[in-house]
Amino acid sequence: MPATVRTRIAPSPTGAPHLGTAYMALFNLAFARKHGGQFILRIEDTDRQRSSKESEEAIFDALHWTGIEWDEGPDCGGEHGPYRQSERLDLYKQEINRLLEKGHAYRCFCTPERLNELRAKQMANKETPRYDGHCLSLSPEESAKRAKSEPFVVRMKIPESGECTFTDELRGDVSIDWTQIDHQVIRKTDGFPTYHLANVVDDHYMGISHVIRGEEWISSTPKHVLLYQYLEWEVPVFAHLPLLRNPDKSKLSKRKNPTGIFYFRDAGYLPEALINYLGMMGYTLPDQREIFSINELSESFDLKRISLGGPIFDLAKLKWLNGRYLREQLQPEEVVQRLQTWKANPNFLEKILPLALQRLETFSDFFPLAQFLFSDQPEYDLETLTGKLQSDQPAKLLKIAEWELEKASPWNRHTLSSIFQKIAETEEMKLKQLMPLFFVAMSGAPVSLPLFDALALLGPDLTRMRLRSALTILGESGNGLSKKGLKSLEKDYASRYGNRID
RNA sequence: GUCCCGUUCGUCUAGCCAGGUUAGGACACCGGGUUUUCAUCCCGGCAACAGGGGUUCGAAUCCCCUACGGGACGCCA
Repeated sequence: MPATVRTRIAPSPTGAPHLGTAYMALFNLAFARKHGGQFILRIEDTDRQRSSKESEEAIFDALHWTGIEWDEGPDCGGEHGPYRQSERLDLYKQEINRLLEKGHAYRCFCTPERLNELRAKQMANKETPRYDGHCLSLSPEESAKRAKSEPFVVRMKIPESGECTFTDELRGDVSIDWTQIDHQVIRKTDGFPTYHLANVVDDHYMGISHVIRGEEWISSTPKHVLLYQYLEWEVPVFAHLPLLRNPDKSKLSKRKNPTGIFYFRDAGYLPEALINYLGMMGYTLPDQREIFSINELSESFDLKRISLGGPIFDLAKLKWLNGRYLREQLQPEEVVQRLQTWKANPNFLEKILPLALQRLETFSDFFPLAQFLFSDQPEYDLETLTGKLQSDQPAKLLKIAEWELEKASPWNRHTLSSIFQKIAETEEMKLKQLMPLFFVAMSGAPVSLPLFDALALLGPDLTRMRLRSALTILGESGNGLSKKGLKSLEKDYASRYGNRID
């Protein structure tokens, strides 16, 4: 074990903060604490198209909410900063040049078109898609000359034969043939490094001793190991944790499950219960206790106790655990406190009031009207939901809305309004015909507070869940989309609305 | 398709590394009790070592094969 244990979590600020980030963060934190080390937060914003400041802020907020604390990070600083990759470009440039000079990497001038063709051909021949080394033969002089006038990427060289063996703390030795590994791009045309390069450079300069990350990274670990060797750096310890799964065992995804950390906050879960639950996914404390805090987890934490089968995220058990926290871990006055922090506060009520005021005669009208903004999932029956719409219309419309709403950014009244306008136009319906379905799916009643404002308050996570459960209800009653129907709808959607982004 | 990883009740898991347990606990479910209802709480029940070969006196535990599941194969991370 190295003198100082340093672990990190390195989320990329694209989209909503993910439960998986909190999951990985938890074990990284516990391991660092157990060994008296440090836990670092690093923002991996090398994807210029998709990274956003809002998303970065959201990561801080979400992680703070969970109670996970980091010793160094972009917001709190530290001795190994900056902790944002977009602020470390000189460093990557320097290391890329070193690799270039040593002949461990080379410039590639191939066009995306050529690469796509190549990939398609290889796929057709049932080969593993892989760069063919086209630009490998360029002389250093020619390469340097062309670089002055042409766009290029930098790729790392990969041995032509043999295999890479590295040790995973949890699985022992893992061997992968070099022939399976692509000549990975390490510098993009825009001059930014890719994850593979940036994470190795940063982990080295930040003194990361243990790389504890998701299983999805196993197959690219040889690239990382090779980069450490090329750069003549010490290779950190790797530990690949199992991935959280959907009930169908696929990797946890927002199409099938709530995965946004904010969903759990907004749906009324306690952060300590959520974290406790994540802590029991793939892990048990030596004494098998089921209620524990981050500190308690850290005290006895042992990587070797992690079980490798991918755990299925089970909302029912999380709810049970949350209930136990409410009635066993908190004093009643604390629960009142938490309720206020959640939604029972003047700030939230003030946002609702303008929507409800015209509809009030007495105070007692208020909560029944606003009820759906406080509940996890409103209830209604099938007939109320479908209303006057025919056959598979409701399911189609809900699905289209689900896809369209993924594009809603920023999530506000205006955006939401234009999305529904667009759906109405595209479907050649009047907004008036379209809306009842959504009023019911969202609020449980055909009439309710102004929908777009209400959705803005509800947030994307709760909204998505409600759309989805409406679809489930339709499906269970035989009014859902068949597999075939869904497929043709997807195609149809792509042609009329554009590509999905989820 | 190729490569890699995995596999104990429906779900989360203990046990495996250092072979000998009636394979334990929790969620869910079912039944009973307490409670003016409901919930909580208490008691009980259901339910698993993926399959096949070895090694061994003895295999959930060690080895091999098969099956199944998952992940990766981007100028995403």
